Amino acid sequence: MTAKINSKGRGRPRGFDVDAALGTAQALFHEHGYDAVGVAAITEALGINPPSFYAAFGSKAGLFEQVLERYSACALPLEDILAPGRPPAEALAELLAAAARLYAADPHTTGCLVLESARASGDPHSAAKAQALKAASRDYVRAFVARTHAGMADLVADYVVSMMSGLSAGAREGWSAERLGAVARLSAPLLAAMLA
Amino acid sequence: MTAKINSKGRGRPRGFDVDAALGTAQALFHEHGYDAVGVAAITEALGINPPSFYAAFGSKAGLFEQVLERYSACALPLEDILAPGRPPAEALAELLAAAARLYAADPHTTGCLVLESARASGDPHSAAKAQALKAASRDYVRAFVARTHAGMADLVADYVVSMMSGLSAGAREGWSAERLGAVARLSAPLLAAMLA
DNA sequence: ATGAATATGTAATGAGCGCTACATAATACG
DNA sequence: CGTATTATGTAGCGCTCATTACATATTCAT
Repeated sequence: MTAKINSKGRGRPRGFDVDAALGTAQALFHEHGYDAVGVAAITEALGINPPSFYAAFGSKAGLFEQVLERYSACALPLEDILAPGRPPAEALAELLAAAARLYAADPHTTGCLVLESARASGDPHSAAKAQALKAASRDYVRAFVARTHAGMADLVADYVVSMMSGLSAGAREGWSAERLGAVARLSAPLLAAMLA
Repeated sequence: MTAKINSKGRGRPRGFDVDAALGTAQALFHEHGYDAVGVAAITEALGINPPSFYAAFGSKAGLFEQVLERYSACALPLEDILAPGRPPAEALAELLAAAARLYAADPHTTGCLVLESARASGDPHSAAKAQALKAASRDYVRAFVARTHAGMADLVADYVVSMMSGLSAGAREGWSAERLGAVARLSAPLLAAMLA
C-alpha cells in the first residue's frame, strides 16, 4: 500500500494542484454529466497527461467518487439549515428555498450534482455512490423531522427529497432562480400544516 | 425521398415486426437509458443484424425519437385526466396519483422515460427532443389550468411538473407505488388551496 | 423469364473510450 | 556523489461504439 503522505515525499514534486484539479473536474462533471466527460477532456482541461491523472486519482470512477463527496460536503449546509431545535416547518421551507437558489446560481453547473448523478447511466458503481449520498441526505432530513414529529418523518422526508429532485430537474432545463424559488415556496404552507 | 409505403412494396419483405421492435427498444431505453443501450444490444434483442436495423430506423438517435413519441403518446392519458370542465384541483391530484402508479408499475421500466431522458447526457439532440416533450406536457397542464385560473397557470404547471420529476426520480431508485402515491397525495390539499 | 426494388448476412471501418508500458526528468536521502 | 523514489511525456494498448460496403437473397412488375 502506498502511504501517500503527499506533503513532502522523496521523488519529483507534482506539477499541478490536486485540489484545484478536483474543482475543475467537479465543474466538468456537473455541467456535462459523468458519461459525457472523458478522461481526455479532464486531462486537457488540467493541462496534464493521462499518466499524471491516473497517478493522482487512480481511475475516472475514483475521481468521480472524490468529487461527489467533495460536493455533498460543502454544497448545501444541511447541518446549519436543519439545526436541532429549530421549528421544522420553517427549517424545511428554507432548505427548499436554499436548494432553489443553489441549483440555479451558476448557469454552467445547474441542478444538484448528486441528485442528477443518481441515475443508472454508464458506470453502475458511480450511480450507486450518488444514490447512497442521496439516501444519506434523505435520512438526515428524516432524523431531523423525527425529533419533533416521529410519525410524519418518513413521509415528510420523501416529500422534501422528491421536491428537491424536481427542482434540480427544472434547474437543468434552465429555469431561473426566481422561477425555482416560486415553486419551492409553494411547499411552505403544506409543510406547516403537516408539522403543526 | 423514399416513399416508404411499407405495407406492400416490390422487394424482399421485412423479416421482423417493426412495431414490436419499437416496443422492445422502448423497454430497453426505459430500463437502461439512451447511452447505456448500444445498437448491438438492440439488434441482438431483436434477432437481426445492423443493416436491417439501419434500413428500418435510420439511426440510433432516430429510433430513440420514435420511441419517445410512442411513449409520450400512450403512457399517461393527459387528455382524459385533464378533461376540460373538470375541477382542476381534483384533476391535477389524479394526474399526480396516476403518475405515481405508472412510474412504479413495472420494476424494469421505472420512472418516466421522457423526464429521465431530458438530461444533457450523451447525444444532445436526443436530450433536446425529450426536453421538448416535457415542455409540451407542461404547456398542456398550463393551458388546462389557465381555462379556470389564468393567474395561477404558470406557477401551478411548474409545481406539478416538478413533482412529477421528483416522483420519477424516486421511482428510479426503487420506491414502491404506495410510497410514491403517499408523496403524490400530499399535494392534493395544496392544489385545492391554490385553485379554490 | 427478366429486371427493378428492397431486405438480409458477413465483415469491416474509423473514431473514441479508459487505461498503461516504458523511458526520462526531478527531487530527497545516504 | 550515487541511489532510491516519485512524477512526467510519448506512444500505444485492447476494447466498444455507431455506422456502412458489398454481395446475396427474396419479392413484385413486366
